[in-house]
Amino acid sequence: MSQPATDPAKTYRAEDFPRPSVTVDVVILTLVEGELRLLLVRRRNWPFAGMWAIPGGFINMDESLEHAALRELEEETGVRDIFLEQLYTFGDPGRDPRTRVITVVYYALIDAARLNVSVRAADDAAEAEWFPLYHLPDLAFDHAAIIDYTIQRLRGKLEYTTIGFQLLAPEFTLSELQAVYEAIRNRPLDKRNFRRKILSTDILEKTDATKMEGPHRPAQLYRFKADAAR
Amino acid sequence: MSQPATDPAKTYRAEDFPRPSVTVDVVILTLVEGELRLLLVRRRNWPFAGMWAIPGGFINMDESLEHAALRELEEETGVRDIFLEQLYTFGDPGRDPRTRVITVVYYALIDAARLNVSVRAADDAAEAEWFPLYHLPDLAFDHAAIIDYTIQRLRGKLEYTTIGFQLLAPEFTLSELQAVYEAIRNRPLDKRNFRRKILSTDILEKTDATKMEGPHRPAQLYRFKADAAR
DNA sequence: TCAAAAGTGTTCCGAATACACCCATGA
DNA sequence: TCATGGGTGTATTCGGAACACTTTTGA
Repeated sequence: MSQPATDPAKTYRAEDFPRPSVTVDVVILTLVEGELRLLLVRRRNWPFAGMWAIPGGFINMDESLEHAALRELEEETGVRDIFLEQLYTFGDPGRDPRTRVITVVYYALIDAARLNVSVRAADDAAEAEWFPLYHLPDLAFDHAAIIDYTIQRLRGKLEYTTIGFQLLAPEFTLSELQAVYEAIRNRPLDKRNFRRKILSTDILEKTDATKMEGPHRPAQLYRFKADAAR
Repeated sequence: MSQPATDPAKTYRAEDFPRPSVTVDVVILTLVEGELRLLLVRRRNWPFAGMWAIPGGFINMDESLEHAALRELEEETGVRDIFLEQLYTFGDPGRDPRTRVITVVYYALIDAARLNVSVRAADDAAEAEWFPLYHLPDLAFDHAAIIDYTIQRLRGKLEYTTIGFQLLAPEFTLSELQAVYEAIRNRPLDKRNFRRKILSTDILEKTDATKMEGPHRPAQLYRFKADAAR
């Protein structure tokens, strides 16, 4: 009604309107010992000083949202080429007591093996730590809700996409893959049924290698077929 | 790396960072004669003057994103209490040649019967028109991609939610409901299978009314059970 | 009586589930 | 030889897909 910007018939300039701050936050997940873990940073300043938060930062004016998220991700983990997908945009007034902040949230899945060497190598100024996803400390802002939403999204996408593979190395055993599914769904799966279902989709192929680890039969290693996304 | 905002250890103020413009755009869909239709407004100014675009506007500093979308929706359709859901946030630099504009896109589904009286009553300054979703004119900005994305989302959600009902009046026939599903999926469904499947979910109940329309057998009217969302 | 949409059942097939034992290895 | 995780098959149940005729109404 009285919002000038909503009437395309009028001449207006974007500069005439107040502009909120826009940040990108990233929910970064990995899988260690069959358990999903989430990277959090401890806040040093008001508001929520001392509390944990998901990493994030302001976007630059000349970069895409996804680029800002990738940049954030690399700063926190030291790793490039990580699976990343937009989750949701949170922008309630008051979610940040400082000023109006709209945050575009992404989530990232990363193979834990890629983290071992370089975690936090690029930036040791902030305290960062991996927490078990299902046992988190109190979180700043609306970050608890953001993480809940991420879990719901992950569970949904697990059913009809190959998103689960993003938590694994390029070659993996079927037991490792099953552990991914169990960690995301947070309940056990039947081994025979799981294998039959995965193999029937015809997206995996055996490598000529096996994985020997511990005093038991070696496991067949698989990889994605060439056409599968990675 | 050199992004100060990404380091929570440093003191910073949101005001120190450049702020993009943020808009909310709304993909507004309805169903008329078994066909999905989309509301577009014609642009009068540069850029894309004369082309059609989905309605949108700037957010106010003290309203939520959803509130901005509802406001926009009411301005365009004159109707309140419409189903609305966030779709995705588009923010590539260069998507708007004027300045950096990030748009949070929502989509809305509305029963066509609620539109008959009041369409455009609230605002006759801009030229607005309903187009068949599968036969659209050339669109401004990245709006064609936004609409494609909406269709994909709708098709996905149709399978595991009750989203389809949002295009219908509170009481409806099973044929009308089937028409919704067929329009979104853009292909026909078997009548017997459709009815069995819908009724087996146990979310509908018969009303004590029927709908008589045309020279044929009247149709049973159904409504949602009390616990179903609407 | 005709045209038009409403309403109704059965068969078939593939996917999901439940369930238990042998295999290969290192210690 | 034992402990450990890898690897395999069958029977049952459930849901999805294919398919055609009768019913009720207004014209």
